Amino acid sequence: MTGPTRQRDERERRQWTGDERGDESTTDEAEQEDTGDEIDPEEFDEEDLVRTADGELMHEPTGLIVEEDHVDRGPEWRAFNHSERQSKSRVGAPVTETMHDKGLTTTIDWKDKDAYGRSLSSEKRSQMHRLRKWQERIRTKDAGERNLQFALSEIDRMASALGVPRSVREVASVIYRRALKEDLIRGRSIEGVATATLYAACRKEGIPRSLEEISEVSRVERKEIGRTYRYVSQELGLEMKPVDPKQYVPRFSSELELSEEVKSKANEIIETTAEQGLLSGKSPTGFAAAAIYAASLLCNEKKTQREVADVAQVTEVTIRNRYQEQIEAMGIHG
DNA sequence: CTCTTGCACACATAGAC
DNA sequence: GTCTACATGTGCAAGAG
Repeated sequence: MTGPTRQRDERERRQWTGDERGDESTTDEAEQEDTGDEIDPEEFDEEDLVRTADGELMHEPTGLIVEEDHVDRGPEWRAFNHSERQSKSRVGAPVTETMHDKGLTTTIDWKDKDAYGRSLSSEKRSQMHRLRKWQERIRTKDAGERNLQFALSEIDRMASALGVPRSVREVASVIYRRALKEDLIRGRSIEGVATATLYAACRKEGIPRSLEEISEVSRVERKEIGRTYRYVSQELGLEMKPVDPKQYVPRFSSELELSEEVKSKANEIIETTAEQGLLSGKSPTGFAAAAIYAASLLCNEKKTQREVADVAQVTEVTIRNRYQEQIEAMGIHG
């Protein structure tokens, strides 16, 4: 080691930490302005511009909104004490988009009092009790439905991006429904669980995608997917078998444009070395990558470690280590 | 130059405690 | 919870072709 200094923090980590998922810090203060689209009204002929009923400036021929006026300047009245505020205010509870009813539902109070603060008769009390129960049921059922709907659309989106068959999406949504039923989502992000179930479904269907590949189409980082996956598969007793490295061989090989000969050679290497226990505890992708690399050398279709590492999304180091072990176990020399 | 090999160290995870 | 062992990843240096 001759390096005098060791700069460990220069490692570049692209983590968009401020992504929108699970952002609970939204303030309920009125958003004062929206500097979103900047369309210059000068670009249009003034006679084509009309003011709509909503106060937006619209370009008539195209229907393009040139200027929106949605600045909230607050109440147009001023109030100086509580009673003035009470009498002048025309507004109710703030609305939110995060609930299907925008938070405008009437809720039934838990107190057994009427609007004047009087106690209710026992008959009314039990009626209220029933109503309350049903309201809660309907509300939570609805929330669950929306949760499911969002999760399923995410699964669909990611599955398309990965190019996995429909059967995988079916399996993923079945697993997700089970997770939802078992209340495993609580305390976890919907996206996280959705991604984890997709990962599990890929493995179950025998067309595994690595955590790395999955995380590329998900908004959830690899670590969390892995964590959530382990939790879900344990809780649901999914009994996942370890991934067979051979399942990666066809895909990686064709990406590298390798012949059938190399594929079968790689499979042979995997089988033989796995029998000798070399696979235990190793990453299946790395194992497959090393076998493919070795096979490519043996068949005179040499790919570099770098090339194989790229498609398998492991590092050259891992390929080196596995490959050394494999050729030793196979009794092949260089 | 590229590719391979080897090494030290950082980091994550699983299992023991 | 912490500690430890292990695998993988990063970064570097040096040799081969």
